[in-house]
Amino acid sequence: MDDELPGDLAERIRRRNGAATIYDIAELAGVNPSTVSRALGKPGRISKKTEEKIRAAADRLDFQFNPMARALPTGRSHTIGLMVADITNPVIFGIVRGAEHTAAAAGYTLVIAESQESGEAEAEAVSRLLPSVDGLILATTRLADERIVKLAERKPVILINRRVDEVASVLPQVEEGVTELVAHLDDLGHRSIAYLSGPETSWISRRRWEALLDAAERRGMAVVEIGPLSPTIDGGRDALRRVQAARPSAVIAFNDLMAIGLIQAATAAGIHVPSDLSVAGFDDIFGSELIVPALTTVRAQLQLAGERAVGKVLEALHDAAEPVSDEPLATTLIVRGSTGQVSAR
Amino acid sequence: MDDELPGDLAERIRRRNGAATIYDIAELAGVNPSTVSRALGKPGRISKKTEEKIRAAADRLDFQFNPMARALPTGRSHTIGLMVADITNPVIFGIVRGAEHTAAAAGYTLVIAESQESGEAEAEAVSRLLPSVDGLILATTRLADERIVKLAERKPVILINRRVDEVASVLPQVEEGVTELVAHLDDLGHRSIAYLSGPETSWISRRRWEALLDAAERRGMAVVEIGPLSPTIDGGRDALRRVQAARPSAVIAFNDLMAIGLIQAATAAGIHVPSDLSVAGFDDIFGSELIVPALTTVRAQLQLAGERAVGKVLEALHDAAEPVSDEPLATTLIVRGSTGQVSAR
DNA sequence: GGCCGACTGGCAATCGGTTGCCGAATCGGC
DNA sequence: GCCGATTCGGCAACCGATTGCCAGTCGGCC
Repeated sequence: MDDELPGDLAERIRRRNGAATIYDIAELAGVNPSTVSRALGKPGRISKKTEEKIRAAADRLDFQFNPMARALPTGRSHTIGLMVADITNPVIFGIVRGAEHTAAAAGYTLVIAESQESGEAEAEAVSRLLPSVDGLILATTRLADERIVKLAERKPVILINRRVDEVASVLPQVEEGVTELVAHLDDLGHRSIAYLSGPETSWISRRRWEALLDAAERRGMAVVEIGPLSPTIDGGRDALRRVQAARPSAVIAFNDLMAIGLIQAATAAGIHVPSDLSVAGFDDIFGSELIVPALTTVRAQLQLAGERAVGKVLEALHDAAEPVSDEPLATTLIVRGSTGQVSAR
Repeated sequence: MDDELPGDLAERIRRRNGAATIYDIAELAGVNPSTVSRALGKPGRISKKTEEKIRAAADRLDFQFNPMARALPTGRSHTIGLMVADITNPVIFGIVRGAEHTAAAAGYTLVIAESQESGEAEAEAVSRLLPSVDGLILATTRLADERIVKLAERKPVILINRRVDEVASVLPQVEEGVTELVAHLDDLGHRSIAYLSGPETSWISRRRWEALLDAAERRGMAVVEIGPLSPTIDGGRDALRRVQAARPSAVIAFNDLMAIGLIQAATAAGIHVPSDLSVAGFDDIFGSELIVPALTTVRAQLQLAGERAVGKVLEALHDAAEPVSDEPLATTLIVRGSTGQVSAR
């Protein structure tokens, strides 16, 4: 292949670690660099013939655009940032996968940062990320509304599981899922429910609680909120004492992780799930069907959420193939073993 | 704050979406842009006094370096790529978290790409990623040795769970873990083991099998390999028939996901774990202690692996605080309920 | 008092692309 | 055969930093 390359060209490229530039191609093809840029970047702008010639030269040199050089004049890095609270929370997987794929399909790179559930860390990570991305997805953010609005003024920002006026978001159907779950518990004879709430700054935890209040009220059921708690297995575990004190017959946890923790703690304490206590969660994460009893939960379309979020970023960048739906993501009640008939006490 | 900014400056910055440049700072501080660059980038190079002045101006404008502009002359994007086979595999979490944190701590950004266990997709993702990262971490790569060597010639490449000559890697202690696990099974009276192997291209699956062969041979135990299989829950599930056909008393799966799948399938088929069949895995992922019976497994230090991998990239970039250990990562046998005394048949 | 070296800060080239503008060549139409 | 429109490709400025080189200043030392 490259045995015919002019010596100096070959030498230059070697020194650059094998990375060819449009100048190399221009030289090889005997055209101006700007022509190369156009041939490779604006199909049709250059005559068929020269384009061919340039493409051939580019192939020969194994050319790839230098993304940084490209980003400088255009201001587009072709990179999308995804902030998550906790990478090890399985809820994130689906989102990450969906986001990564649609991003990659559109030629975008996904950058992931973790805030460890800390607003501080999140703010810092976000400002570190912001200059280098074209858009930002905040999944389960703990940032204050004003901060988010400020961010959205600088770059496209998409929220997952959070609503802030004027900022685009991808949301699940909260009411539908909660209503269905409460109906299910009602059918099983439960009259008193405890809700394990997540962090105070979690918008979606608040929404679920409000929906639960509504649904319980409509059915004349008793509900109490226990929390705020850490949205983790440990958070669920630690809540057992307060759950016992409240004596509900069923518990709805803000997420599956907490539900799993509660089931573990209850089982360890000799409380049988579901005969002594029914437990349900949200998200249907990996692990929910592994635990015994398997967890009743409200499944969310996480991967789709990730896809839509990226889609909306692309839309905002005028880079989308087609408009992205604004419909809330449908949820599905998955009934498994952790909820059961209320026992006669 | 900015009520005293010269009008044209304020205007320029507004048009750039609030992002100030060193030129803006230079103008505000009455110095040359190069001086700003030095004041902010090379502590001590500029006099205390002017540096103060420049810092003040930078703060006033809320300045942040433009990473792309910075990357162009230096060739450094301050970005590290992490290729994983499957984001939804919990094994990845630990690695991602460890990698993300050490990267962030060093001022680097982590980019994650997924290959979906496909060599094709991986090769493509890698070449897409390569121009924009300073170094690349391949966790559980399916790429051929030569491809990897080629990559390593262009940018620092670190392998996790894979050895290729001349390429740096982060590896667990394979023999130790396998030996310990086999000893454990031997103690329980098992004389015949089946190994569920992962993808053919998985170096670590091969290594585990070889270590198993050795250990079993030393103890005069029978071993058979079943596979290659998909390294997923389904892969483990689908292996049940072949496991039954081989009639071992214990099964060691290439990873926990497969072990979990096998346990599920066995349980569904009325085979009791561990009294009819002992099952063990590797990695100790989230979910391993959730399943019933809880999984006996060889724990790997995943997060540490991620940290080390990033550390080694930084080392290769002469950007490391201190040298990174080359010691294989210690493994720990976690005995839980899925392995038990062999039953008298 | 003069010379040397250290310290500061400015000038300008450079990284690798993109793009507005312009002129030459080509084409179709009458 | 001429004219205006269109197509094609080159020129050069620009994106926002970094950095080698250089000149001016200053202090110290002989």
